[in-house]
Amino acid sequence: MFEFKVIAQCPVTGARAGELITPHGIIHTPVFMPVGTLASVKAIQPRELEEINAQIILGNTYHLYLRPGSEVIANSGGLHSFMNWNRPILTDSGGFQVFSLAKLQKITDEGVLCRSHIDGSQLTMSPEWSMRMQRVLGSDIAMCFDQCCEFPATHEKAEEAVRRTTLWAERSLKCFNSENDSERQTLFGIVQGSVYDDLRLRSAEEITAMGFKGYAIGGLSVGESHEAMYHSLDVLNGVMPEDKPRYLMGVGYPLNIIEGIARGIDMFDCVMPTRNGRNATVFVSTGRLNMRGKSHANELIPLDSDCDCYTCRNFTRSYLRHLAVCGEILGSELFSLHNLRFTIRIAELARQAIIAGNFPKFMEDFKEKFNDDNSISS
RNA sequence: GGCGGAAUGGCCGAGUGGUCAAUGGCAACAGACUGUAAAUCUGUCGACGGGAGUCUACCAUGGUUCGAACCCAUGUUCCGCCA
Repeated sequence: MFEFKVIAQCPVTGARAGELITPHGIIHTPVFMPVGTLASVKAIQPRELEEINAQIILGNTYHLYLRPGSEVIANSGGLHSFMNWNRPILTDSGGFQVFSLAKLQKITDEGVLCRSHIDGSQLTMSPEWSMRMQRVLGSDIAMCFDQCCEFPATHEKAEEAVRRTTLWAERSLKCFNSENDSERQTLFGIVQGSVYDDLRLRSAEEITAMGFKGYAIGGLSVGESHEAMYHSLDVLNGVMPEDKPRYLMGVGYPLNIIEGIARGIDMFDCVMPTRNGRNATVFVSTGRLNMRGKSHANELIPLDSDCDCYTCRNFTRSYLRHLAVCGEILGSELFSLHNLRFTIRIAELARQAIIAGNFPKFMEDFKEKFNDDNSISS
């Protein structure tokens, strides 16, 4: 039970609006997916996620394997019922932890020999390990176990990651096909290649040849410039299958999402809305605000008067700044809620614009209004 | 009234003759955060100056010393204990 169709496309940019049918519901794309690594979107309740129209969320294989472990989740009948989330879930394979926990491990073609960041105990991550854990989790979309390499990486290093990612994709697919229930779950492939055009093209060719139901672009937003990211997306835009969903992993930042959509991306996920929210930085239509800043102490206006979220409908910046300065948990919650809604809404508005045929204008207006000099400048 | 102890930068608190504009912590202010080892991390934090540097500073005043936050004397205030 899995189907994707493009229902509208921007004739100028190629931006797509689509529908992704999954066992837990239809996802309207482009879509932003909140990250709920440990079966929890940090500081946000499931009912709030529904309220801000989160259509699908992420969980993480590595983290859920360590805690609570597959038995506890199996005992609850899978991740959906365990965390009381009845909409779609996508699980990351643990591949990203190959990158983010690099100091704790040794990588070979066989897999990743890793030490738990919790207690130092040893475990081996592999494509088969990941597929089996994701089967227990019961996510609607499972991801191949890949190798996300660091940035900057030499061509040689990046090539090794591409080769290994293909090898692991073959093993992921084989294991998935023989053990997982394709009625309940589907598997996406991941393209690597760092910022090297030849490697991106080679990885895309190798991965798409395997016939996955969707394709992710991994290994970006790891420190490269925005231009480099956009360039890689441009390179891939021409070779990714038109009839399959395209998922840009780990993005993100509002302008990156817009630019990604303009380059044919359908799905995004990122910790930025929730992490920045907990750290009191919010995204608004005019840019970015550090809500610990003294300049907001007496502002009796919402974070963003254009936003329809609970935070913006009910609280002043003055109060929110107070919560931020005092480190009150409520501040983390309200900021995270706003940032998620703001980010989700970007995708919603982009979708509307694509369908209405005015995506280029939407993009232009958004970029003109959104000023962020301090950001990771391109 | 007697005896003992203490006074350090916005606050708490180290330092007990030179390497002290003075360790730490807190507060304050600023910045970072992109498939989450993050309710985390980084920076600034006496004044002036772009900087070199200059000035003012460890309760007050006086003294010892080449040199004092640090030693001595007196005073002030605070805290104990005894009458």
